[in-house]
Formats: sequence, C-alpha cells, structure tokens
Amino acid sequence: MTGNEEVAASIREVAREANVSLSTVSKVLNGRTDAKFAAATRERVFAAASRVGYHPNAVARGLARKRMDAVGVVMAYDQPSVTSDPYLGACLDGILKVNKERRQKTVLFTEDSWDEALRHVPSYLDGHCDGLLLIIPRTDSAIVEELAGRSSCFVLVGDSRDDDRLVTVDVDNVAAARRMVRHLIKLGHTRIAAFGGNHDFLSNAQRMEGYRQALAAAGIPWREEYVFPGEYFPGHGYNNVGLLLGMFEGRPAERPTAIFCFNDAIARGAVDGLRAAGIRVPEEFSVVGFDDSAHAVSSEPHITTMRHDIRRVGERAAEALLDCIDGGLGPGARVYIPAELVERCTAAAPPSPATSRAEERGDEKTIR
Amino acid sequence: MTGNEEVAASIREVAREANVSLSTVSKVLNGRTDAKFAAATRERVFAAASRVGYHPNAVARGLARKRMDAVGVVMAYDQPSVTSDPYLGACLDGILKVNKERRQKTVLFTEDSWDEALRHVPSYLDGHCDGLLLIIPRTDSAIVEELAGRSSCFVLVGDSRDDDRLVTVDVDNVAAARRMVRHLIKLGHTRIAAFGGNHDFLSNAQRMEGYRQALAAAGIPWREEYVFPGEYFPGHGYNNVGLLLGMFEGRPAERPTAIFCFNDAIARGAVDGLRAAGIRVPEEFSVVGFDDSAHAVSSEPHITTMRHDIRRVGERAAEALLDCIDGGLGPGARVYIPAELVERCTAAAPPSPATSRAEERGDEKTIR
DNA sequence: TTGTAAGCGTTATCAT
DNA sequence: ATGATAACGCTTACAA
Repeated sequence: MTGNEEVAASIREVAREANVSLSTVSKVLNGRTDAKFAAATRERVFAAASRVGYHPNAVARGLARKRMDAVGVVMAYDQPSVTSDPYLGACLDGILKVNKERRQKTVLFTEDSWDEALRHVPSYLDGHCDGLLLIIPRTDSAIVEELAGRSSCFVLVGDSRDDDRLVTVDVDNVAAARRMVRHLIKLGHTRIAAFGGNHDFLSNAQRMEGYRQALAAAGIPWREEYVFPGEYFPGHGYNNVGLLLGMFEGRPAERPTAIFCFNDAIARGAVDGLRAAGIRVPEEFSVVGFDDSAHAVSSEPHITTMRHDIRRVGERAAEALLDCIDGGLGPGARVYIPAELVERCTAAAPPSPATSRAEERGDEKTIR
Repeated sequence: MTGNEEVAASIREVAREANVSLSTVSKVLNGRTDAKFAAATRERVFAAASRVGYHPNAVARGLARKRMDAVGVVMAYDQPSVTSDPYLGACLDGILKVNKERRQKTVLFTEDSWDEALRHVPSYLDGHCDGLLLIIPRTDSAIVEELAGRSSCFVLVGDSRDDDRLVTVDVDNVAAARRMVRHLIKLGHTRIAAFGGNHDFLSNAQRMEGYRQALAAAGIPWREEYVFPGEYFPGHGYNNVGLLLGMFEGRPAERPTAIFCFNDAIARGAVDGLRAAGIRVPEEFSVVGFDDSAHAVSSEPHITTMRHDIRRVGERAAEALLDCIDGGLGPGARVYIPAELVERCTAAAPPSPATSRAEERGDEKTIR
C-alpha cells in the first residue's frame, strides 16, 4: 500500500522530482549509451521514477518512435470459433509464446471471411501494429495483393506461395511427403500408389512433388496409373481403393502394395475400403496418411502418418515477422517447418519377397 | 491499381490537397456536428482524403484522444495452450465477437501464472489498452488488489466475488443449481442428496446455495445428512455413493432418491458407483451433474446436466468493459449468465411408492 | 554530462 | 463556417 497513484505519472513528474530535464529522464531510463550520465544523476532519476511510480506511456512512446512493440494477427474463419479450429489455436499458441518472450503485444484481428479482412486492411495498418501475421491457409491472393503494395512488414502463415514481395512460413509438405514415401520404400515397397487431395490446394501439389522426388531418388519409375486424384475426404480414399482394386484385378503382380494418402481422412477411407475388400492392413497392404489429424486415431487401426508442428509454425512466423520489423529479414524469405513421422499400425513390409518377386514377374506379364 | 502509396498519408497531405486547414480535415472526417461545414468543403476534404488514401494514424489519434479503441485480455494458464482450454477458448470467442462488432482491437496478454501477470500489470496499463478483461477463474486476489487501486477500467471474467471496486461477469451458479434441484423436485423427488465439489471453490458455495434455495422454495427441510462434501473428481462421486448407501442401509425410506452432483465428474463417479451397487439409473435413482463437460457424455448413460454459455460470458464481459470505458457502468456491477438445463438420461421420476419399497427391500438384500 | 526544442500525427480549444 | 495553435507524452537531434 504505497498510497494512491490515481493517474499514471508522466515523465514530467520524474524530471521535476529528480531535478533534471525531460530528455535526461528519457535517456537514463532507456539506458541510452550514447550519453554518459553521472552515477548520481542516474540514481536520482531512478529513485524519482520509482517514487512516482512512473511507467512510460506506450502510445506516446509509440508515436515518437514509430514502433509500438505490437504485432497483429489476422485470421478469418467460418468455424464457430478460434478455439474450435486446432490449426488456428496451435498457431496462435506459438505466436503468443514468442511475442511474450520478445515482449511484444499481440493484437488479434478475427474476421468472418477474407473479404471482410480485405475491407479492414486499413485498420490493420493504422500504425497500431508494427507488422502483421496472416494465418491464411488457402490461396487467397486479393488480400495479399492489397498488403504487398504497402510498406509494412507482414508474413503469411501456413502458406508458401512463391512471391518475392512476401515472407512465408509453412509446414514443409514436400520434404514430409518425400520422407513418408521413403519410409514406405525402406519397408520394402516399390509399388506405391498416391491418393491425392483437392486439386486446387497448394498442399496437394506439394505432397505430390514429395512423392515424385522420393520415387525418383529411389530409382522407382513414375507410374501414372498409381496416381489417384481425389479430395481430402474419407469417401475418396474408400472409392479410390475400389478403383485401384478393380484396375489391377487381372494383374495382381502390378498391384501397389502401399498407398500414400495425402491426408488422414483419405487414409481412413482407404483402410476401410481395403478391409471391406477383405484385405488386411498392414499385413497385406500398407496405407499411410498425413497431418496426424483426428482421423488418424478415430478408429482402428491407428494410421501411420506425418505430424506437423503447427505450434512451431506459429513460433517461427512470429520470429520471422519480428526479424522483418527489425530490418533483419527482407521479403522473399521462405521458412519451412519439418514434420515428424508417426509410426503406427498401418504400414509394414510388403508381403514376403518370394511373393513379391512373383508378383513383379506377373507385373511384366500384364504389360503386354 | 492507384499507384504506390508507399508511406501512409497523413492529415497534412489531405489538408494541402483540399486547401483547408488541418482542423477542418479532422472535423469533417470525424463528422463533428459542432461545426457546420459547407457542402463544397466537405466534398473537397473527402475527395482529397480518398485521393491520397488517407487513414488516420491510430497511435497519434490515441495519444490525442486518450482512447485507443483497444481492450486487453489477460489470462494465465498452466495448460499448454489457449486452445486446449475450452473455457478460455470459448470466452475469448465471445470477447472477439463483441470487440469486432464494436470495432475495438483485442490485445492478448497470456501469462504462465498470475504471479507473472501481477508483475506485468504496468505493461497492461501503459495506455495501449483502454481497459482490461481478466479471465481469472479462481480466487487470486493479489492481482485484483493491484488493479483495483488504479483508475483504469477492468472486469473480472468467470468470477463473481463481492467487491465494490470491480465489475464481474460470471455464470449464474446459484440460479443454475436452484434450477437443477427444482427440476428434480418437479420430477417428484423430495429426498435429494448433494455431492459437493472442492471446499475452497467459490462455485461450490454458490451451487450449495442454489441447492438450499430450491429446497427452501419447495418447503423441503434441509437435511445435513444428505450433504456430502468432496472434490470435483469422479472418485468422490463414487466413494460418496458408497457412503450414502451405507448410511441409509437400515432405513430405506429415508434414503435419497436423487443426487445433485456439483459437476459432471462427480456425477459420472456417482452413476458408476450406483451401478456397481446394482442400482439402475435413472429408474431407481436419479443423478444429475453440472457444467455439461466431457464427463457428461464420456460414457453411458449420458448425464442430465446444466450447460453454461461460456461464449456468452465472454460477450457480456466485453460489453461490460466497453460500457465501463464509456463511463456508463461503474464498479460494483455484477453480471450473471444463465445456464441451460440439458435433459439426458440420468434423471427421471423416483420409483413409485409401491415399487420403491420393493426395490428398497431388494436393495437391502444385495448389500448383505 | 546535461538541457533545449523540434517533432511524431491527431484532436480540441479557442479565435476569427 | 474555418483556421491557428496548443496540447497529448515521449524521443532525439542538436546545443551548451
């Protein structure tokens, strides 16, 4: 109980209390090294400051320095809430962590849609925030165009489009896909099908690229008939399994022994389809998913998948933005966060080599 | 493509463009009614403003008006994340919704503990935010004391302590408990036990009060032996059922026919305990929970409970804070959010007298 | 080593 | 109906 400090003390009172000028107070309190103050003066200032309970006004300070030590986070979601979206939530967690460490304030801009967000760009850029983190999961360039023209700092989170005007932080889809396919190859698979996701998602293209690279690295030729386009839903996994099984009905030796699904939903559908066809997973057929979402463990068997560290995405994004604000990071930077392989119960070695070889012979046969 | 507006235009350029003074621009753009400007002047100003792409600087404006149109939300959690705590998440959603509607910025202050928060009070009150929303679930007065001395606006969310210096918004525990007990009474129960939660939680006292009120309103005398203290965990529900059954072993006609549990965890334990004792729920015994948490539907039977609208708590809290900032709401205000009865499968009419007696006899048998 | 004064971009209080 | 001009609280050249 130090009494009542009703209204915030300004730098003026400190100056008066300490019998020094305003600038002296400012410099001493900000620890400016360009001027050396007498120890006695410094003491007087500190004493006065604590006596009057001085804490600099962030707004005035911000106006003078053109730096608010605050970053904006803009996100749009049709979901009912921030909290109901695990991606947004995890991302935000990472952002908050870094901002707290670096003593930056986090201001949240939530919109119902990116159209709304676009309309509010001026308010994001009104000087309140030193930079912007945009959690913009799908390709939506209108707002990016709007921002890219301005001189402010901003980074795109969960996106990795190739644009020299902006910095992006995203999960490393191609490396993760490559890793996953390599995992299947190491298990002994050589005939690996790919069950793709939505055609217009960047992630789909990236995962496809990872698949391609892993195959190429292992010297396994690309086979168009192993690639099944689809969408990020279980139904597509299920249906494509039917298609696949039908396609290779007459030539079992060419039939894939594993499926790389572009997300867990597809994988879940594929597993169900396989089982419905009487094929055991993983003994007879391996299936892997992606993302380690709820689908991966929603029922048996639990799906082998790649786990993204979304929280880390948020952290790195916040760091990147801060670097950008401090002038250490220019536009064009691309940050990728590696994923982690989660081995569960749907991937194993293909059926025994003997069988395998036999199948491969059969494979040639079917070609003619 | 209007060209490149590299750096934000200031009110100066607008004034120059429009050939008017700074104050005219400010007044016209802010729609001040105290001065009537010629339509021509207004037009010129608007035209100039949009021509140079003018948007007022929020920081300068904030400094001048002493109002940032921003509110701070401070929360401390030991949880790994904002998103993993359903209470915090829902609350935040409500806050964000209202702030968005009222065009207020939301700045997030997350701390690892309330001690940390206490240490950062000065930074919350540095002028950046016009008021503070504190999501402070349990009694933790140090920080409240710290804030109550200051002249800023703040409201406590999820708390309803009686302190004239502050405004609180919380779930209406006593009304909800009263409502739930009345529900049991309406079903025909008159012997209703209460399984309490942690002794030191405010919610426990409030729910007990609701129980007391409902009984009193129905003219049912208070029976100390029907009240079982405990903690908010399933184990306490289970154990207290054992206790209760034991206590009334020799006098079945006095045994309660229903249990009002102070949360769903306790209720889940109670249901399990009853079933373990061979008693059917709800046919022979009713059990109700509170909070509509995951426990309520984690297994069969799904528990009849009271659902809180936490999102609404957030909304009302944000509204209360804004009212407070606008001077419309003074300290001492108490806002309560009503809960909703969720009828599920654990509450029914008590056994009919005849049946009841028979069952009670059977009950005695199983016990020996 | 310390002080003076000019901003920072707005709003608000006076005059005119 | 408009325009100077002084705050707002702080930082930062530039002086002394």
